Amino acid sequence: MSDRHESRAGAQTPTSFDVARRAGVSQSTVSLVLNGKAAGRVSPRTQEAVLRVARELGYEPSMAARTLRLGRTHVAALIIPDVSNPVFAAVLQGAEQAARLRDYTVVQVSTGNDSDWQRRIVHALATRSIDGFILCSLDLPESAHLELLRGNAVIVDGSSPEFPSLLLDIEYGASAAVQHLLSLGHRRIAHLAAHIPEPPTAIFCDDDLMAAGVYKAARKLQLRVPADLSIVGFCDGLVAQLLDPPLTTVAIPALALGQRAMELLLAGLETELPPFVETISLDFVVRASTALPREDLL
Amino acid sequence: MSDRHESRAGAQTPTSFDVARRAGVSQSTVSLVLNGKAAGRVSPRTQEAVLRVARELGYEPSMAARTLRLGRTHVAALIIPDVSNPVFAAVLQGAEQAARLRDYTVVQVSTGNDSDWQRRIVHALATRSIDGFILCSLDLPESAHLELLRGNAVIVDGSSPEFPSLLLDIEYGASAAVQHLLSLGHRRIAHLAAHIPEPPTAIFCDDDLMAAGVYKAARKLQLRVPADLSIVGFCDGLVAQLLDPPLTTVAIPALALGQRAMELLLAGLETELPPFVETISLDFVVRASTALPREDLL
DNA sequence: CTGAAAGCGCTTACAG
DNA sequence: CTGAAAGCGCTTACAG
Repeated sequence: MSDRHESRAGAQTPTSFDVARRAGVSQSTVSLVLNGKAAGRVSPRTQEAVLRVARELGYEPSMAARTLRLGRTHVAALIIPDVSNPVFAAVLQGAEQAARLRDYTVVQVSTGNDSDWQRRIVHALATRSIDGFILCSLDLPESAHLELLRGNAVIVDGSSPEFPSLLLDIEYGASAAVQHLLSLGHRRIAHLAAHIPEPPTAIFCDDDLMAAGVYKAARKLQLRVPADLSIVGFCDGLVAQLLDPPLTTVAIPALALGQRAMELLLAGLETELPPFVETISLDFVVRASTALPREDLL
Repeated sequence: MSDRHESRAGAQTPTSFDVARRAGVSQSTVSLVLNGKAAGRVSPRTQEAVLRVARELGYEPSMAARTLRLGRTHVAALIIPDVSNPVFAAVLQGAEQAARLRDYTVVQVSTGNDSDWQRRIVHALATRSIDGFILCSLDLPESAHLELLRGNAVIVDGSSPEFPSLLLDIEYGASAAVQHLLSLGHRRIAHLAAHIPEPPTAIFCDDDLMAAGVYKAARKLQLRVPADLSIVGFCDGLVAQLLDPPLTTVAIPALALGQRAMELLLAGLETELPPFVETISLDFVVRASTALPREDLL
């Protein structure tokens, strides 16, 4: 059957066969060279020729053919609740770094207002469009999907009895922050949105961005940071260092988190990993937004 | 060669061949039935049987195989500068509606801080991972990429001599807004961020969200909307109607825009469309945030 | 109404 | 060092 699919005249993209013919070698040789498996199997001269022709023709291998042959798309998805939170950008970056080492591509998908995201990822898996998922700060998969997802998903910021999970040690981070403030001598510490009867000498925010808001409010109230008010954040994103003075904060190791999650995911795709929960400890980063409380305020 | 690729024992997903065997029919019949091309070609009894077995087995066709055979992924990408702007969510929704009719899936990609996005989409095209792109509110493709992108991209909110383009008639929208305010009797109209010597009786904002900010500021200054201050927005997103009073605004027909762009893209994938610029007119929606100016302020 | 077969573009064991 | 061939899982003309 010779039904060639030229979607439109001319646009024909070259195949490895075209490269082979023009370089005067076989298709196998082209594949070997382009996949870096030619070492000691193809002469340097031939390798060069193949590479040159491939470039001349602008050859790129067909993902579909590669996927069909290999049984893997080499695409992993990072699923997050909300793109606007910069911590996820860092997780993505880490995931991409780890993915690149294994020749994987990462796509970021925000569940946003899509309540049906679980069904969508299960479908992507069933049609073999995506090899695996990192579920970041999301609800755990419903039991109906467990079977299909098993071995193809990793949980970040959560703990599941079904999947490899990375659990943030929030408690530790929070207590480190409080300890720090207590050791400086603070006794009236506000946890953001938690009411305390007297005006605080220190505020512990659940997020760096909230802390930024507190900076602004403090400025308006003519309070100096940290002289009049100590502030501690949570996350250690870019803002933390941009604030003036730089923010003391609990650091979420987002980059490392993304890397680790991707490593586990890709490892699990090869040999199924038993589920386990790995606790990720948070660092406490002391910068200039915390100091001794003013004596007259004690 | 019998190198079957069972990524992991057990996980074996069923193929159309499995469905065929179990239903006691051929692979062709399965394909016909599952693609809705069985009308008058396969007996109802057989159709039912195939459908039932497919469901039992949880069969989903392999995207890679389908793509390889068809020469199309049936995936289109909506490229936007920034996910946080809700107008793009509406464009996406429109694009998805139009895509569904033609059996296409839409992926949303934010260029965010990725300066290399053009190269990435060209690569996706070259590897035949994605069939086409809608470039929304972005810089036009560099000339180096024109050749490859031709016939596979549509521009939204811009005009290009190389691609089908949908251009928003911003001027018309703005002048409609100003006319409206003038006809109400306003003479001191502020365009947001444009300084005017005296306090305005009306403000025309470039975006509904800015308008929301003006509402807040007005409230703080004890100015009533619209009695003391008329406000006009731009976009007509969800907020416009949620504001109190509901916002008079220039409406970007985001849903229709997404639909139209996808229609053009998919049509162009079949038969190359010549480039052209289609001007999209904006509606002006009068709600309750504009009224006659207070006489004492004139 | 149904099936056998070709071919999409790759990768990789195998043979030389 | 290199090539011929099989097969991944589909869809679709073609033959009956």
